[in-house]
Amino acid sequence: MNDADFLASYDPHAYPPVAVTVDIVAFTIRNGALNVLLVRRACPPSEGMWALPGGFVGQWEDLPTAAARELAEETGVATAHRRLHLEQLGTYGTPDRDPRMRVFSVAYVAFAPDLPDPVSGSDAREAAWVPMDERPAELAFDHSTIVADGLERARSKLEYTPLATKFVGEEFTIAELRAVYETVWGESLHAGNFHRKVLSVPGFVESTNTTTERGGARGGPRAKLYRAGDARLLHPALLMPSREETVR
Amino acid sequence: MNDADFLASYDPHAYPPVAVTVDIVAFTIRNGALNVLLVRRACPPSEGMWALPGGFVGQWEDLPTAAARELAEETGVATAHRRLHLEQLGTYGTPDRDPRMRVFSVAYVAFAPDLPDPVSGSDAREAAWVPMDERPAELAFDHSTIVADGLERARSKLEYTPLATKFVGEEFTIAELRAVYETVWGESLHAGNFHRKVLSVPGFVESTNTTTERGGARGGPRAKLYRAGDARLLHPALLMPSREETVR
DNA sequence: GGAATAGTGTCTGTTAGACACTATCTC
DNA sequence: GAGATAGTGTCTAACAGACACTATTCC
Repeated sequence: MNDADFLASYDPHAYPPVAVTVDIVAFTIRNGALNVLLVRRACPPSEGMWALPGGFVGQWEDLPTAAARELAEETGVATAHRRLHLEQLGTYGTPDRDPRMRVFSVAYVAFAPDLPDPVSGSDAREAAWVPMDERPAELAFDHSTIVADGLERARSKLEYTPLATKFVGEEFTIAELRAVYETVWGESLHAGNFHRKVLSVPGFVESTNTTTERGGARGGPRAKLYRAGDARLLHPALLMPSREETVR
Repeated sequence: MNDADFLASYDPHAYPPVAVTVDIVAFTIRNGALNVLLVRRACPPSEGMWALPGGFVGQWEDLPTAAARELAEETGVATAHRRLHLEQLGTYGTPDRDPRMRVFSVAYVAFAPDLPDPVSGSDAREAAWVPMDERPAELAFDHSTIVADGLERARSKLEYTPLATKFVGEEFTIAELRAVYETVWGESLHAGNFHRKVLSVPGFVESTNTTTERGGARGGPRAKLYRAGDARLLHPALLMPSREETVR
């Protein structure tokens, strides 16, 4: 039998129904804290519980496209937002994770600089940026696990990629970059050493030859401004100070 | 409406049919070369083409379970093979990647020490270990992309995890471990420096206080034997010599 | 004996991290 | 002026990589 004959006789409905969704763990930094985007579910199952934004993948839709669309619907951020980074996190498919049917969720992580307050989505769900350490202990489905995995991804990607530049504006100071690391890692870093280290990694940042308009709010000189460089990997990497303890 | 009422009225068949498969990129080292497990498709679509082992996820089956089952069916390796490492690689869902219907494939990577020749699977497909540099230029579906992604995963995981110990037997010499790195990275490493480095990473290997029965085939003293240690991350990491060139 | 290999010693340049210090700015 | 911050200098311990060397074993 050739492919054409085979396809003509193939009946997709003969198999038990499954569904594929995308869920997005969107991170941003607000008021010096790492925030995650959550929505309150407006319909069953788990009506009223907080959950990750997400939804079913359209029939002709690519996975990254679906993730960008769902995120845009929740945040009002244009799909082609310039400084948005979106990457696949993993797929969650435990048989009983959704009571409706067998649902596989392809999770994405998104990183963005301080975004506006989310608009209520088209399906009228309440949406909000929630500081990570104030997030509900229990989220719908297995979303707590997905958020934890997304955080771990963010923490480790800061080490060996220029991901931190996605959390700040087009132009930024080294101190702002350091604040990103300190916020996501939850540790304070030595300002002087961090400064020298960042500048020593080829392609991490490049100078704009400009400075901030004013010094720090509580004093200090004007800081030089940088923009993201062309490196895709940091070499040498910036390792978390607490890495050694998590090795075993 | 509460969850119970909602679920009673929910019809999964109302949505367009999609399917979820698992595909496995299984790596092993044979005759000093990195091999990948491929099967020749026995039925349409792409009948006769080489492809990754894999198949549809059972209705009550977990994703890792499905991956282990598919791999076992192709290789004859017991599902609970002691020294097999299996991890999720990513999900591939381009709308037209399978002509039958919308198919999402959750890819897994498997690493194992020299495995026996695969037995033909229950569905009578021909299966074989194929050296990576002799693999067909074109595989069925988007499997060439998946293999490339799997290789990249293997290469980078060698750097910062004890993955290499999954490619060797229960007890191994430092030279065997070095051969794994050289094979996967495709670069020769300095024997003396590698030796000292491996022993200096806490928890990477632990001594068995025994040596090989004989020296090397072409001379040399008996080598000490080691087994895998309890480290989950290598600190400091073993970086690929060519890392710097791939940074941009 | 000759050749190959296991494992160690030593040296150099680079890096991480600690500490100190100066210059600049806000209040 | 007081206090905070940006950015640099310097020192030490650790590390990567190059090279050399010894000891052991196979052929």
